Amino acid sequence: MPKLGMEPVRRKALVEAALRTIGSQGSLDVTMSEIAREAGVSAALAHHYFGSKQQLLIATIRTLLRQLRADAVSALARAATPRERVSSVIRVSFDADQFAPDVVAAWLAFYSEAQRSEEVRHLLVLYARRLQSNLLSGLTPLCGRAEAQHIAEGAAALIDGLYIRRSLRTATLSIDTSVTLVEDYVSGQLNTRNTRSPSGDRT
Amino acid sequence: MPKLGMEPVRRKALVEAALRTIGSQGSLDVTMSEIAREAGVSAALAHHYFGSKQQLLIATIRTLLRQLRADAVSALARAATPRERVSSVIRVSFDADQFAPDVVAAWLAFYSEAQRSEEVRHLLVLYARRLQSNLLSGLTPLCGRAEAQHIAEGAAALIDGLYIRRSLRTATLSIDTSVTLVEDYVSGQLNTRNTRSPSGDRT
DNA sequence: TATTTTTGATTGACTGATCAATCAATAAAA
DNA sequence: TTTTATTGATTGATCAGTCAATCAAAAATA
Repeated sequence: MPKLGMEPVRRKALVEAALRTIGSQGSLDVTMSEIAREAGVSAALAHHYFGSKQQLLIATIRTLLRQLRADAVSALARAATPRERVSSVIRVSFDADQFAPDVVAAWLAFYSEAQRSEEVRHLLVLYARRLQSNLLSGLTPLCGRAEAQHIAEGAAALIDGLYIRRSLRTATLSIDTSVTLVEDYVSGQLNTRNTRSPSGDRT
Repeated sequence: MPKLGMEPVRRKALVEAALRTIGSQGSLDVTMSEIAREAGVSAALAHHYFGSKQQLLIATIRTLLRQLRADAVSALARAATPRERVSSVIRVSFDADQFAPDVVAAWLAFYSEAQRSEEVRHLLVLYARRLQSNLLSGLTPLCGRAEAQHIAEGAAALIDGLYIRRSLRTATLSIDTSVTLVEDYVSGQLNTRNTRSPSGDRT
């Protein structure tokens, strides 16, 4: 069997298998055996390439983030106006791939794991920052930096919240409704906050 | 030692210990021994009273929800106008008790567990419905039922999202900022959506 | 009141199952 | 022959759940 150069192939297969297994089970409490079986190899091989379960998990999150970033970059590139940039970021967050129940369940599991693993937490903070920054790139030209910051925080939280709700699979939450909700939020804020005197919050 | 009537005392102590342990560890992967030790009894006793770990978890969530409902009811009672009702609901969601890092971490763990346990999922759906309904009681008199529905969905998701963000402990997210964000969202929506023709969403 | 019986409270010790991680062995390129 | 890929078998640790035994209050009885 040993064709050479299997390493990258196996790594990829294992990461994808991990994502599928975690997603379908909605938990990081999946065994290396399950993941390995899903990838069509033995558990020992998974250990051989990743050293530990934790490392495989980290690699899985990294892959998810890389995917997300790639999508965001290409979407932003297609946007002409600042307002369009905002809409792009919103839409990407709810792209079919990322919003699939499996993936959402996996995200939830990762957030939970972040409570225990500093490394996982760091990765999720990175994601949060990037989302924020992507939103800001469109919002700042439309209102003050301060206003933009405020709106971006709200929009980011709203997006995360819609993910959580989706994880409960309580029927009524399509992709379109989600996008509309965030869009309405941004529009509403841009509206009322532009027509008034731009006052900061009194924190 | 056997004073009679220990059962309710032990149950309460164990549930509180479970919440503390889960919260501080940020995961449901806590052992019965840890919980029992925290409550000052043996693991066997925890099993004696709750039958299984799962049952203890369920009881813990129930307690949390009961607390939340009590807070909401008393806050709503103090509100005079519809708009005040909305503010009450928002403020209760971010009350110091519920928004403490430990409790937030516990919530996150429960959401994750909901992926596996139908019973847990059911409880969380109940919570979501109640939040929604509480918001609606204030919003409906202020705009149409359809508009209110839309805004309530957004506000509820926003609240959940702010919880998640808080779980990452990424510094910048005080109670006041959170309240302000949701208040601004509601105000903004009430504003822009009232001045336009009240169009339903096309879901 | 004194003694016995019953019952709730409580635990240490044990069991069976699960799992991450290791390792020695095998097979096939190079 | 050296290196890479791969696995079955094994180990060591961890845990949920069980059980038989103990202890002391309370209730019943003498």
